[in-house]
Order: sequence, then C-alpha cells, then structure tokens
Amino acid sequence: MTDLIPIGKMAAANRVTIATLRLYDQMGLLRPAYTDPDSGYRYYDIKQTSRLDFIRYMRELGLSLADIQSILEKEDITLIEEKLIEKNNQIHQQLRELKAMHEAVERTIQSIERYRKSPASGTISLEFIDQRTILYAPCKVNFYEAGIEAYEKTIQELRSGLMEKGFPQLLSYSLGTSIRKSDFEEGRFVADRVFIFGDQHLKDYSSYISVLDSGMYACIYLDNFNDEISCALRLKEYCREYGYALDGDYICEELTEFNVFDMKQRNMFLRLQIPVKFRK
Amino acid sequence: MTDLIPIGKMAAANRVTIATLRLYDQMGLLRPAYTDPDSGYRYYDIKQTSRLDFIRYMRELGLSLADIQSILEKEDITLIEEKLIEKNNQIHQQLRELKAMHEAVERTIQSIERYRKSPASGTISLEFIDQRTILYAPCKVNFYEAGIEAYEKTIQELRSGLMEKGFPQLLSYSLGTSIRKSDFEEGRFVADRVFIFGDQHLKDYSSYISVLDSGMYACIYLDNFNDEISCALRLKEYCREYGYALDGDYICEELTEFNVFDMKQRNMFLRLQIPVKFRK
DNA sequence: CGAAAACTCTCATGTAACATGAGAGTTTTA
DNA sequence: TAAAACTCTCATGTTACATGAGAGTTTTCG
Repeated sequence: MTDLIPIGKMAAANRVTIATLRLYDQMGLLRPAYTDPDSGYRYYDIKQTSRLDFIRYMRELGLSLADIQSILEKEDITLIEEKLIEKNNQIHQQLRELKAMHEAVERTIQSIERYRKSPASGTISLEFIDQRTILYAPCKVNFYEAGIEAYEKTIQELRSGLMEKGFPQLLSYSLGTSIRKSDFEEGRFVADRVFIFGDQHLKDYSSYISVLDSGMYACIYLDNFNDEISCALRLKEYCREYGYALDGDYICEELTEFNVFDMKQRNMFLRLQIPVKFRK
Repeated sequence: MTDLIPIGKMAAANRVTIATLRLYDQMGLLRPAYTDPDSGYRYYDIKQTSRLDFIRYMRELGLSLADIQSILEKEDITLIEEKLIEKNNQIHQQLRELKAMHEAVERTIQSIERYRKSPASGTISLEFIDQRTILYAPCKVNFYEAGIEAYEKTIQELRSGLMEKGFPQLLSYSLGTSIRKSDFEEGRFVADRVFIFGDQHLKDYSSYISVLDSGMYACIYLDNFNDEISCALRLKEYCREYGYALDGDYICEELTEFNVFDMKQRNMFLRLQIPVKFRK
C-alpha cells in the first residue's frame, strides 16, 4: 500500500542530489525503506521526506552530520537542545571573527587606497595631523647604524610580544619609528622608539601607550626605505629655510607595508614627519 | 653572512607548524632560501619571515592559499585590492547567512523550551492570544478523512511552493490548520486551510497572507495527532458548558514538529484553539 | 518480446588547509 | 661514537558532498 520510489525520484522530490541520499544511507542517517538485496537498488517511502527535512534543517542550523546522527539515534529532544546551544555559541564566536575579519579587510583596502593616492616620492607638504595613539617599544639597537636587519628584528620582537597577548596582527596597522628631538636637531640619527599607530582596540593590549600631539607637521613622502636619511635631511633643510621650528620628536611612518614584493615596484610608502611651530 | 635556520626553528619563531611550512614550500608560496640537494633539508632566511607574515595576514583576511599564491606571483597591489574587495562581498554574504542561522537556532531553542514547559496533554485553558500573521494555502483534500498521508502531502506542496520562492525552511516555523467556523459548529471536520505562523519576514514570500485576530481563545493541549478530533470535541463541549460562543474558525496549531522520532516519546505538541466571545 | 533509453549500483577520486603518523635518513649533542 | 633530536617523503584523515568510470538493472517503446 505504501508506494516506494527509487532514489532518483526521492532526490528530485526533495531537491537533494542522489549522492547525498547515498551518503545519508551509508552513514545511517536515512536508510531507504527497502533495499533490493539483489540489485542493491534503494527504494524510499515518501513519508521519509520528513526525516530528510529534519536532517536538512539541522544542517541549515549548522549542525554536522555526525551531530545529527547522534540526535537521530538517541531520539532525545534534550540532546537537540544541547547541540543547538553549543552551536549558538559557535555562531557567536564566528560572528565575532567575521566582524574582525571585515574590519581588517576594510582597513587594508583603505590602506591600499591611500597608497594609490599618495603623492610622488619626494613631495614635501605641510599638514595638520590629528592626535594619534601609539603602542610603542623602546629601540634597543640603533638600526640606522645596524642596518635593516636590526630594524626587522625589533619589529619582530614587538610583533611576537603582542601576539602573545592576542593582538590580531601587525600587518594591518601602520608602523612608525621616532628619533628624539634633541638627537634629530643635532643631526644624530638614533632610533628611539618603534611603534604602531592604533585604533580604539589598542588600549587593551599593553601599557606602553603614548600619544602623539595633534598639530602641524612638515612631511615628506617617499617610497624607498634607503632614502630615509637623505629625505629627512631635505625636510629639515626645508624647515630651516621657511623658518619653522622643531616642536617635538621626528617621526617616520610606514603607511603601507607590502614589502614582500622584493621592491620590484613601488610598494612601500613612507611619510616622514617633523612637528613644527611658527614664530608669531 | 645571512644565517640560515632549519625548518623547526623557522616554525617555532613564527608559531607555525612544520607541516605548514612544507606545504607552503610545495605550493611555491614560500620556498626556503636554501634546500640541501642531498638531504632535502630546508633552510630558511630569517628575512623570509616577512613573506610568511604576509601570507598569514592574507589568510587571516580570509583569502585562500590559491589567491595568495597568485598575488605573490603577480606582485601586483591592484590584484590584492581586487581580491580583498571580492572577499569583502563574501564576508557580507556570510554575515547575512550567519545571522539567519542564528535567528533560526534561537527560534528552534525557543520552540523546544516552549515544548518543555507545555502543560500536560489534555489540559484546557482560556488564553488571550495576540494577532498572528499567517501564510496559508487552501486544502485541496480533507485530511480528516483522507488520513495523515494527505496532510503530509499538503504540507509538502506548501513547502516546495515556498522553497521555490527562496523561503528559508519550514521546520523552524510552527504549522497550523483551520476549519471554518460554520463547519466546526455543526461538527463537520473539513480542513479549510493549512498555514505557517510567520514573523516579520513573511510578507516577502507570498500573497497568501492572512491575519488571525487577537482575542480570547479556548485551548486544549495534546501530544498526539490522532487525538485531535476527540480533543476538539471536548473543547467544544467545554465551551458550551461555560457558555462561550464561537467567534471564528477553529485552529489546530502544531507548536513543535519533531515528528522524526517515530513517536516513541512525546515529541509532538499541539494546541487546539477556538476563538470565543462572551455574552455581556 | 527485444532493444534502447534511463536509471542505479559500487568504488575511486577531488575539494581546502592543514594535522598526524610511519619509517627512514641526517644533524647535533654529549 | 652513540644517542638524542631533528628532518625527510609519503600516506592518510578531516567535512559534506560532487563527479565520473564501468558495470548492472529497470523502464519504455516499437
């Protein structure tokens, strides 16, 4: 009296593939009502649709086939609830992760955009820059002398120190270094601090937090790490020429750090900054 | 002069597993600076850390290794941006899906909770029920006569009709059926409509929308489909006894539909409802 | 009734990004 | 020089299927 249908019809009736039905059979999630012992053909009862619906619904809720299997075996509503509550927590977690990912992607796109719209290397400007919060570490070695490897190493330490505290990732934030005003004034290139420019999340991660004052900055843009000193000197000269007085530490800001491309193209982008004040 | 480190140190220094480094080598994402041709041992330059960082950062942004590979091959920032924008869209999509999943899980948990707190089968109550929006289809056959299979078939049609329009899934909503007031009054069990109780999303999906008035309902709870008619009659009798007059169509609401468990336990939960008015 | 068409079977493989382990060879340390 | 520590390749497992090969079965049509 109950009419049985072969796998193809069952699949079509439920918008499932045949392969899926076979898998469910094999896993014991949904055994066909009758299997021909000779041919091995599977025949389903239409009423099994409801069980299939249940499986698919649980899948839509994000449960794994293994979870569903145990639910169907135990036939216990409490178990469903447990699994769902567990799933709910997972979903919350995933939502957080996705949002963080989204922010990071946005930030990176912004940074690429900024790079794209950056002025030609060597351009000097006078800009007002808002207050910035930074997370810094002191420089143990002076990489202006010790070379780029020392710089990398310092960054590396900052990085791993932060990673231990669960800080997302460094690449998405712009990096900076500074030279103390007195040193810079007297032409000594002595790295003082290395830091990252942060956003609102920053304060959770360390006590080495500082603030860079807002104000006017004389800036020069460049795209090659090796030109920093010469550009910095040019910028200093420029300030002297126009009568701008130094008003704080010198800053080198690494606006984008796509330095994985072996510098074949102009992929790095720096902005050197000298805070200035004007004689009134 | 550049000191090379074996794979173990490289892995430890970057909090990556050895297997990962080997995979990246194999895929060409990060080739060790030197590979011993005899032993096959991989030796990395510390500077390769930056490339590894880049890879891991791109991974954190959700890009696939294949994407990263093409980015690293082309060495083109524009390509990064393209991939990121694409990724951003994917993230939006995923966020939508996750939120929908979350809603569905919550709804299901609620429904299980409700089931758990439901009164004993046979309990009669008088309740105020708020206005409800339903999405209905007319019943072509009277399943009170034709049997549960006909009911299932009707549901099936409703289901597949909705699925074509992209409606999420049925299991997460409670189902209902109704009998016209005149039929019910005269003791004729003739199914009139089958419907789902919906939420705010409902209106997007069909024109077969109707509203069930708010008001007082005489209700009886039960956990077995087969008892519907007898319980409905009891409820009707109850109304007569207390002098409540029928004020609309009879409704059978299937509050939870975990009928995959072969009814071994009390997993189904119905609430029959008769809208009533009082003589003043 | 027989042939062709349509259907179904099992088994193998691929997907993404690794994790894990076996068995053999290499380097470092004591 | 032997043991300990490290590394190699290759195979397999993970998830929920999709895809395809080659062989067998059922249905349909003339």
